[in-house]
Amino acid sequence: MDTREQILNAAWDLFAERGFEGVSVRDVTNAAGVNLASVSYHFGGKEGLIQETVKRCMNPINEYRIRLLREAIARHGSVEKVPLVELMTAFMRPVVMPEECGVRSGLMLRLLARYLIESDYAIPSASRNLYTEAFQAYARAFMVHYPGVAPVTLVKHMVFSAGSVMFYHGLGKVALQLSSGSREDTGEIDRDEMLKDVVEFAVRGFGGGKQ
Amino acid sequence: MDTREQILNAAWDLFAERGFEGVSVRDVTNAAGVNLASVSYHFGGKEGLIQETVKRCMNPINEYRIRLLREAIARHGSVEKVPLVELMTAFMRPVVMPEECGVRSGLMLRLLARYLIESDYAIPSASRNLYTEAFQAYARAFMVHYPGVAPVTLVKHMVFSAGSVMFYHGLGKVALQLSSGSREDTGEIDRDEMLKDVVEFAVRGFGGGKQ
DNA sequence: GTCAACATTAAACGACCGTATTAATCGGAC
DNA sequence: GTCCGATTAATACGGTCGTTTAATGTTGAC
Repeated sequence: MDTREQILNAAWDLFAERGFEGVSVRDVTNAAGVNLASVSYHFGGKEGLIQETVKRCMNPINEYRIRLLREAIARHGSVEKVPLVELMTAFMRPVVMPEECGVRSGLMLRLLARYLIESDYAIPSASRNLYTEAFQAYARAFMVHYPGVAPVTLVKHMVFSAGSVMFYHGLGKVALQLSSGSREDTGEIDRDEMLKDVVEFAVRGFGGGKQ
Repeated sequence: MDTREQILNAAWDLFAERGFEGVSVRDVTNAAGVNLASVSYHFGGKEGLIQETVKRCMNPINEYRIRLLREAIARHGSVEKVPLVELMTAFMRPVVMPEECGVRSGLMLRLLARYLIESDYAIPSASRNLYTEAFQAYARAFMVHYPGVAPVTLVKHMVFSAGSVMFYHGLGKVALQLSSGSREDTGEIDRDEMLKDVVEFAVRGFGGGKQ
């Protein structure tokens, strides 16, 4: 019965590492130590496995986002009392620290980025409701802080903010090498610091808020 | 002789549309109306075609970036006299308006995003020097506007800015649909307006500049 | 013990992949 | 015209792909 689970675990790593098209069903089943036909049996085929993998990657992120927002509101009494920085941190934290919501490793971001691009940025149907719910919840919260700003402008700012945090994983490493001039790998990025930086950047980008 | 060119044109569109792994050499040669073996003959194989396609996509962007910076400096006399907004616009404009530097259509961004992710964000060697040159030129220019800010912080801000503009194409459409609540396609995004928006967002994110 | 439903296995299928091979064709130089 | 290198064309090859099939193993209810 845990054949299904082993397939999902193996698929996760392999898809993130080499992409959906770069991984064969045989790769997955070999890595999982199960039979080739298991994928067809449990997921109906490769496409079904991809959908299930993306769902397992995307949903916890948005659930965590919603939870962090709810907790922040509870902590401060009401939406309008949540400081802007805290709001932005709650929005971005699940992406920078995915393992806090059970999503293993930073490969998750690559998997998600791959899928979004390859599917022409179509959110998979199994995750769309949750994604929409999270996005709209934060949109409403941001509107409270910027009552004079047009909603469409706020949405743009949210997109820009999301873009900022989505690309820091990959390009961040490259850019830091460029800036130091050296090519030696400086190891892993300090994610707490990077989260703080990107939050401050986005908060300033929004316009600072009324605070 | 223009067989080579026809292959590159067809490859561009197909790779951007379906990804490198999702497009076979036969797809390319059929679309180009040339023989299957032409790819091996002119590019040494599929991988060579990919490299050449990415180079044709990436280099004009960075050349345009460098040219815009040089023109802005010439216009104002020196680097420090170029307004920050103008600097940021020069940095982002080639990505939002790629056809201004001969790069056809917005598919280019998808192609580039695909390649960066699939290659683990490794800049292809045929484009690395130009990429580095452009990046460092802008880094120096930004340093002039923020003499008190640590270079590493400026680089981070540049990465965040690049992320903002890189994702607006895909996620922008999705997000605007979400915000309007409706699912009807509102057609193409106003790119002049979006460029202005993302520039203002990034300038604020940087910290507003010295002025 | 028997049966049925579920799960796993090994083997095979047809389709498509990238590449190599060989032959045919072209365009100037002489 | 003749020759020759450059280019294009047709075909074949070995390999891998996703999926299917048929047989086997496993489980729990009755």
